[in-house]
Amino acid sequence: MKFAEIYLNQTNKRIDHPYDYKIPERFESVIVPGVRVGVTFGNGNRQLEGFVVRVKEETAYPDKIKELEAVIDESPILTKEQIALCLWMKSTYCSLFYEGLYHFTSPVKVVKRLVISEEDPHENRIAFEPYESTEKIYRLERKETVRGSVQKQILELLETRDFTRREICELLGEVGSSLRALEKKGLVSAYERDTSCAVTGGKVRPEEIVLSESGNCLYRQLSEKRRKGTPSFIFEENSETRLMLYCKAVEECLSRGETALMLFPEIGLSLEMRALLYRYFGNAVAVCHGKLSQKERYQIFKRVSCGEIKVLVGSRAALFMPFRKLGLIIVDEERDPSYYSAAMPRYNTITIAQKYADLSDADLIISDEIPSVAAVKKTETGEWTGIHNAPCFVRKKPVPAIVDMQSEMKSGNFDFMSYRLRECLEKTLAEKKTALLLINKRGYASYVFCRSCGYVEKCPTCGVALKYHAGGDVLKCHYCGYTKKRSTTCPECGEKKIKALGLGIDQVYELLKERYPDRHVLKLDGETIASYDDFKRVNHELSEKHWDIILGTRMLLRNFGFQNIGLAAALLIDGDLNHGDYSSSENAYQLYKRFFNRMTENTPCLIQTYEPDNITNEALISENPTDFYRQEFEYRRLMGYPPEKHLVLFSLFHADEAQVANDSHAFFHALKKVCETGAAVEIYEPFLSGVIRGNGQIRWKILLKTKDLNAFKHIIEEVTAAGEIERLASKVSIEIDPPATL
DNA sequence: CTAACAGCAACC
DNA sequence: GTTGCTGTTAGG
Repeated sequence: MKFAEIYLNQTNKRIDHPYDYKIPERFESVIVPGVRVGVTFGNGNRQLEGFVVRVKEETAYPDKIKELEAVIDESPILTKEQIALCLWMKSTYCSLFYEGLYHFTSPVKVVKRLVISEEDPHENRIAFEPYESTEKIYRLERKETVRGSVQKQILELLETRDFTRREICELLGEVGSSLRALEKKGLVSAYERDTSCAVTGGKVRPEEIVLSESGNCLYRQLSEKRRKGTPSFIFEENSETRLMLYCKAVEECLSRGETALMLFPEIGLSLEMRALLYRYFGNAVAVCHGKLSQKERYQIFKRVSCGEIKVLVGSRAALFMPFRKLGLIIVDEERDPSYYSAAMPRYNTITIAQKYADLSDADLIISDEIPSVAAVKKTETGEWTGIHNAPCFVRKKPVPAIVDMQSEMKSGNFDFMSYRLRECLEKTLAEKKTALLLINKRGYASYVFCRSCGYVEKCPTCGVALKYHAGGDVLKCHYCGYTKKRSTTCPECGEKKIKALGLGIDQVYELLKERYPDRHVLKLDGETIASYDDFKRVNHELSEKHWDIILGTRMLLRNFGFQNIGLAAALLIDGDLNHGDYSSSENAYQLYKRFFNRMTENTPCLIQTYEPDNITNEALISENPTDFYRQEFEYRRLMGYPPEKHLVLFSLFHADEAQVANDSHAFFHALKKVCETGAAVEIYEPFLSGVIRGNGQIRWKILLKTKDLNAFKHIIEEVTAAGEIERLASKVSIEIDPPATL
């Protein structure tokens, strides 16, 4: 007699635990962990979908047991590592089992409600329906010199392997007519294949991966130092060097007969990069990102599952594909915000990647141009292995100059441009070079400071800058909820000069056009560059046309082909220095450091600020990058922020205001009681955090700090075992070290 | 004595 | 979520 332990596809956390069902003999051969089944549940015998996590010989509920009614999948749709990850996610993020499972199964067709036949038991077996369609695939027949440059490109591409029409167009643009011409000439031929499981095959002639001297140096170090079970962090600024290094590591992984996963931020997957990967890995590589259609994701899912795809490259969506023999995970640009999930559960890709690597016994390589504070800390404590390049390969970078806007005002200049900036800008214009101006002003809440002495009001308990809410004209701490009325008098110098600061990009753009009417001023922000096509178009324009001034938000950090830069200036850094969360210094440092690092050593660089002594400004003009990290470690240690202590954020949701308030307080006391019994965990009073857009739910938050996540995990286990979470009507979620607690 | 109804635990 | 059990109570 065999029994299956299953989780139900439903949204009630009170029944979100495994239930045992008897496996009918006719199903015994197919019921294994990872298949979905149909069950009847409760007194009403409601028909529900379930997911098998375990098969066993005995059950603790022999008198209550029911039989499985139907089988949805002929074979498991998840690997055992993925199932383990699902369970781990549920316990870590306090999410529903199916919320976590959804990430892994979204490419698979979901059966909403099963039709269960009473007469014919065999009808109960519902096959897993693949998508059926065919696609045209192009193959190179022979190579000849052709006149058209597009045709030439197509031939070059097809030399590496066969491609679908869609792939060719994605890489080269709308080239349908050129393809047709080549087909007519007989240089290429087309054939049809089933897309559901089809792969673009053909002759594969992967190119040899040749590392630069610098890349070789890194690769040697990586081979020497990396250890199983310990992630490696690579300190390397040059994205091409990093990419080549990844390719080499992947090549080595494939040679061991294992598969590899390369993760990049959402916007980091350039077409040039894809083309390069096709050249190196031929048909073993595929690209997966959030914008793929359901059908395309399904294809990738199947092809990864059967081992046809050996290298998957993509954004965080790629992490949830069913790899076999996964040997290597690479995460590039570790700090990118697109690695943090917006949907429940709110996971960090790095955390999941690390867990996945552990479960699969795979290597993990992480890197970023400018490492995060947490990453540097981990390489220092040995939690991660740090890989540094030899000093001779590290490029010299420009050192920006600080312009004090306060003394500028004292000398009578109230303009957004300092005398120095004007001077530099005019010199740049006279030399017919381009000036890059960065202003990172976001549209919502800004911060408040004293125009006279630069004083910024901070939260008395949390030490982060209070954020200005124009609605109630109040200052609010986004951690603990501390709120105070905005006063216009400065507590530091007594002058009535406390003002909200807001210099937005649109405002600056108007001013610049007014001031330099016959100059070409280009604005680059989220509005002007909304899509990848916009990016390509603007990038093309940049090579064709001379721009005198390019004004942009952080958009400037995307890989635009800027040329002939005569000046790089941050118009006002202060909004980023005081952004209202503990990592605002780090974010500011990252943003501006990246901006200036892209300049050549001799490009004039300026930072305009009202706080010239701010430690982040000092770190930006320091030639020694470790200065910044030392300061941040100290600040985080004093205030108890990551990486010193972990932040754990509970959120409680419910449509009823009073219900969620009551639940929050009840839960807070339950948590507090457990926290007091031992482990070093600090817990803060619950606070209201607003209305969730869309479903109108009210959200309360409870913040907790701990040095030891394992100790915290025990607390959660204890609280869960006591039924404290199930008891609540409100939905509960856990976020660990969220990037910003806004 | 019974229909009606709210509160609540169980669902394997 | 849905169901059925339990205790309470108004109506007869």
